[in-house]
Amino acid sequence: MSAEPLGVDALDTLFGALADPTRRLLLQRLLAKGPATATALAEPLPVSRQAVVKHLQGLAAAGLVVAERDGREVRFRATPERLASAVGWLLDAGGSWDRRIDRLRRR
Amino acid sequence: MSAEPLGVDALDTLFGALADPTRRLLLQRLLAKGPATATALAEPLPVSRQAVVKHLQGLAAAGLVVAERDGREVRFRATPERLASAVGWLLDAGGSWDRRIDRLRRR
DNA sequence: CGTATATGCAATGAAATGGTTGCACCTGGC
DNA sequence: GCCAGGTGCAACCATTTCATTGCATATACG
Repeated sequence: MSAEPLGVDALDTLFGALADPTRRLLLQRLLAKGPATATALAEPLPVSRQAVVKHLQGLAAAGLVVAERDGREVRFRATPERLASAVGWLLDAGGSWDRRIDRLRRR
Repeated sequence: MSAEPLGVDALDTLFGALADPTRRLLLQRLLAKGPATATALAEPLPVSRQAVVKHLQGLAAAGLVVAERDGREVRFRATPERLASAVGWLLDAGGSWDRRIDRLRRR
């Protein structure tokens, strides 16, 4: 039910993916406005399409997005389950030290 | 009240700090067993004291620990407020897409 | 068919990261 | 005073990361 705990490597990849501002932006964009192609996502950004593709691959490796082919294009879709896993780790690590964490933890 | 939102750079540093297994281990160790010196923290680990020092500085830069001098030693203490900030970002980004996130979010 | 658009792959390069070692510098205690 | 233990600093090295560019491939469509 609750997000099952991830291995050490998965956590590396997950937090690593979230550590980059461009990747966070892409993820938020996908979460907020739905699936999009690398080309479309790159358009408003100050970096090349290839850079965006690599970032999306990073997000995919972390399980935060999936690539879905549709004819000639590839549409990336956010899969937020892993965000819950990240939250799970943070709450678990944080224990009851912080009032805010404690409040969140208690549901 | 709630953990105030961090800037983009702060999020980079925060998630970046969490992206390394040794740093997560150190953080968990400090959270679970209380403050300790770099030398003591390095002892059971397969890396040098200097490596641990650098990791602790990374955690300190992220606001996850603070260094407190006590005579000839420096004791590092975990400060979990930033964990709440990370959780805040994740919940905010996740929106209502995932049932688990949604549940947490509705607290 | 032919062309325009979207994607894929590879080489390259600059900078950041994670780790090491060696040595200098405090500070507490005999 | 002297010595040992804990820190701090700097140089150095290997690897990874972020971004670029150029070109190849594939597919939609008139």
